[in-house]
Amino acid sequence: MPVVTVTGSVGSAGGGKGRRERLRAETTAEIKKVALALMASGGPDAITLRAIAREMGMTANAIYGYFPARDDLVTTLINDVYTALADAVDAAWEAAPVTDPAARIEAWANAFRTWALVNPQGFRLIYGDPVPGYQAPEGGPAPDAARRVCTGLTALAAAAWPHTQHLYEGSTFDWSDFDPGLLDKVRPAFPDLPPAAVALALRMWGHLHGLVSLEVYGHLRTQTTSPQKLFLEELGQLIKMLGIPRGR
Amino acid sequence: MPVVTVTGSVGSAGGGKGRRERLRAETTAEIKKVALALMASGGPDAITLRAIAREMGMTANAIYGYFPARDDLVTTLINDVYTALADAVDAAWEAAPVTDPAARIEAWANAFRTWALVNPQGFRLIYGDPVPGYQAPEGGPAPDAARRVCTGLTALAAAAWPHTQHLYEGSTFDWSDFDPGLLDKVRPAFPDLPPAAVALALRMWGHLHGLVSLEVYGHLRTQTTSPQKLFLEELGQLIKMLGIPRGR
DNA sequence: GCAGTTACTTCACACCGTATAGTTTTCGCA
DNA sequence: TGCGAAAACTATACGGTGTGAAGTAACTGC
Repeated sequence: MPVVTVTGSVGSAGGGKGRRERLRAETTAEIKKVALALMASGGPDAITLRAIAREMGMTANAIYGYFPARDDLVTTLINDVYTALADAVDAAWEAAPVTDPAARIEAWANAFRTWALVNPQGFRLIYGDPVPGYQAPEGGPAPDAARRVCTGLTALAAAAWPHTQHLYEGSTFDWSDFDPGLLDKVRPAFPDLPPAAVALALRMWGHLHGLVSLEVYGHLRTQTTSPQKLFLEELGQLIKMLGIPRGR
Repeated sequence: MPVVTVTGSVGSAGGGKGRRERLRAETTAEIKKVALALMASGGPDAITLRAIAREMGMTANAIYGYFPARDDLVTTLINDVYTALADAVDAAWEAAPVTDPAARIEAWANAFRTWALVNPQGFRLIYGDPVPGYQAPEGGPAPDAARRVCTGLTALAAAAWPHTQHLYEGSTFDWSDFDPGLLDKVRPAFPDLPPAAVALALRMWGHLHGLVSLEVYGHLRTQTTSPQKLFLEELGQLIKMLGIPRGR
């Protein structure tokens, strides 16, 4: 199962920018790699500068040469992990046939849940309170990856829209109800889509995020013995609600 | 707006169990009160024994006379806060007319979201990664309150079930798919309810939790400018999906 | 070959939970 | 009323955390 890989990997051939910068890039990558490994084994709390440095045979303060503060490292990690999640759901979406919108929704959603269950600590890092005193930067720690997820969801909603739009007759949604940055991505890709369809996409996000989040944080474990079944039921009802005809 | 109150409040008339125990109960209540105040202003991270003690003019170690460890204090706080949440949604549910299931759903859901927006730190404490290294006890930190929330949701689903059950024809849900502890509460209260209705209740939980959680953690802020509108849309579509006839 | 930049270490400080030992206050009972 | 026990609390200490200031060693470009 492909977990999270580090951007700007440790591979040898740096862009010929000189030995110094290549070493620097490699060390940066190793810091991130070690941090992700610590997170995978001990949760986001385990991401501490001292533990990373210990693992690398360095002093904690050495890391300050690569990241101005711990929060910047965490922000970078969130970006990497969120990007990996976006990659996973995008890949699953693309692998399903364009002619079968229901299958694409199922592929997207199952990839989302599977990724979360395989990388629960990554999910907590992205969507929960990550490390102790972390303060996310203005505009969120990983705006691009979040946009990709939302755009992907909007693609799902767009494919379903011909069958679903009758549910949104008399909708009061307006373009001004959404963030311009999101619309910049969405409106060019789907010129005919009304604002209500974007609301539908966000609602779908809420549905899936809610169940997966309850499961990852263990709140479902004390209620149901088969969250998988519950999730599949959710998917079935979602597709039924959207009115998408099944089969190819 | 009623925030969280401490159980066993600081009021004077203790049960006549002697001055010693009364003082002890008062101190315990004050510890919790101060901890909740710290949480409200600085987030769950701010709940530190030393900060509490500082605020109370004590030493941090004095708290060990009241709670065996920090995690036990946190567990108690989660219990109190979760109970306050359950009280809030239950009260809203009861205030709506029994004859209008849609209104009861709206009341429950709006109370849930409102409580979360008024007490975002409490929401994080209950549903997120609370304080740094916190380990929840076996069976969850607040099993009773969680049960109450689920039972309340099941009551909503039960009221809607006559209109909704046709969506669950051919459902494969079985009583063994759910936790016995939940069923002990639910089946006596709603003897005619099939397992699929409990699944519906958990799905509704997921839908509401997902949107509220995304909003509380700020993931919605970068996508939509009016999460309130989105939530109300969710409610409208939920009731439409459930097939409940509107009006009185 | 040497000056300057970079990488890194050392020391320090304030904060955290918590274990141990010691001190003070209070209660129950003869 | 006085005294022994228990309870409440403090003092000290240890290892953990992020981070700032200062110092040292290595590498790079001229």
